[in-house]
Amino acid sequence: MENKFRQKLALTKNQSLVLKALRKAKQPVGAYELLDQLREHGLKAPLQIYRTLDQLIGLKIVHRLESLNAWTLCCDAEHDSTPVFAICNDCGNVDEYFDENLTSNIAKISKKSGFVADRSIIEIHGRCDQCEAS
Amino acid sequence: MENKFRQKLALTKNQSLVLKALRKAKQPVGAYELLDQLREHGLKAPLQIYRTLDQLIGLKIVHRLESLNAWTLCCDAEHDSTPVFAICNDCGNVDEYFDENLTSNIAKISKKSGFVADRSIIEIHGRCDQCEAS
DNA sequence: AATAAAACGTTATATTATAACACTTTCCTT
DNA sequence: AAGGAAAGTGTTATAATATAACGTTTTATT
Repeated sequence: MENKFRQKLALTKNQSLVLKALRKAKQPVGAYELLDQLREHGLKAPLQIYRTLDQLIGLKIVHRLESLNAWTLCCDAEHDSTPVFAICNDCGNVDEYFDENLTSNIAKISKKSGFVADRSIIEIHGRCDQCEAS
Repeated sequence: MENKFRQKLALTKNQSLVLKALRKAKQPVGAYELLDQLREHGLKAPLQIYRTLDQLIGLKIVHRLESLNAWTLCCDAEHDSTPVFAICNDCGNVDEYFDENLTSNIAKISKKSGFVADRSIIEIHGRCDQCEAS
């Protein structure tokens, strides 16, 4: 797939509304914040947002940041490996990385203990380059 | 320090109540669940639990599991490195690991991007050895 | 004993997420 | 195209998680 958003055509109305709002935000957004932004487009209830976010996660174009209770667009990269999020405490920016080594580290831990992993959450809090510099 | 719980003597009443409840649980416990268990000891309000949990995290004897909204005892090991939690979807058991490689990989990612890490969250969901076997 | 810092208690309220139910649309199969 | 399953939708109500704001008490230190 060259561009995952070519799937856009297949998105439902709610899905593309939420996706657009996330894209506009450039930072992780909470469910109720999304709801507020989408009221003018007819969405009225939290469940509409939560459901749509779940669908978008299923489509692998959105991630949930567990430590922020917020959602963000998946970066455009192809990946089977575990995303790593670097979350700046100051400016709120979040960068998504992929790291083969890290993914294999986790696999190794799993292997050693007989644990079969399903879904990995890696969220690093700190200060980003820019905020650190200023 | 040979045993982090030698600090126990220094714990306040609420701290040792919560700690005892966590120890008894053997699995991560939610704040309201803790509250329910500790009502008979006089605790009445959620805030009493949340505050105490924060204190225990400050003392490094309790961890919060972000993806579960729950808290668990820190394993007894000494560690400056990042804890990795393996969370079984089936039985709810959580194991805490430390992995030098993983910790250094995260440091590497940080270094590359100029990000200065503060606190790392690594939570792996899946099935544990035992549940996988059955 | 005086003081500052930490911990505590209490009420009210904010924030985040889901249950339950009925209806509609989409898409696949015959 | 008709029928039916599956996915998506809308709505109301409510559950679950977390914090604000305030004043008091305890603890540790001088």
